[in-house]
Amino acid sequence: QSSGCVNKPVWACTLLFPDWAYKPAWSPGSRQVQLWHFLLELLGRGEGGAVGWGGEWGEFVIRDPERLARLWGERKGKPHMNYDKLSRALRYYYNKRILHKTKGKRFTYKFNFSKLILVNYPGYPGPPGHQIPTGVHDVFCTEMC
DNA sequence: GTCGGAAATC
DNA sequence: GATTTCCGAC
Repeated sequence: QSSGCVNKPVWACTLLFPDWAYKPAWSPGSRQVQLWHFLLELLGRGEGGAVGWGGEWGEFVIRDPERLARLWGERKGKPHMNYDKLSRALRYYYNKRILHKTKGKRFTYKFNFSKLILVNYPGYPGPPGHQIPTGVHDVFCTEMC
């Protein structure tokens, strides 16, 4: 899954997402892919192109807005997708508490990972202010999912 | 660029 | 319900 730690913030290196975050497109659950699933998929893959992790916990930067929109449009079968419309979808996440805007930073948003508990490598301190239970070796979500 | 209402779409 | 589409306001 998440392979190299090159060009990634330290916290992103030990981060693994749940299966649904990686599900290619239309998983057996037959649910439509959600935009934030798609974003996690790209970010987790470290395909450093359209999007990449930012410096802060959960923060990500859209490096190539129109390319990201194109990819998203392909996934959803919306040929006329663009950043203007994609960003509107992102804005709807504000009230849903899935995302937050990093004000002042262009094309920069932030996941509400405060609700997402993750553990991977034993001993890893994890996100600021989190206690990692010993023995746990997987990722699971609480409220955000 | 970013915001958020409104209507349409699946 | 989660966007997609369109758009006026800042």
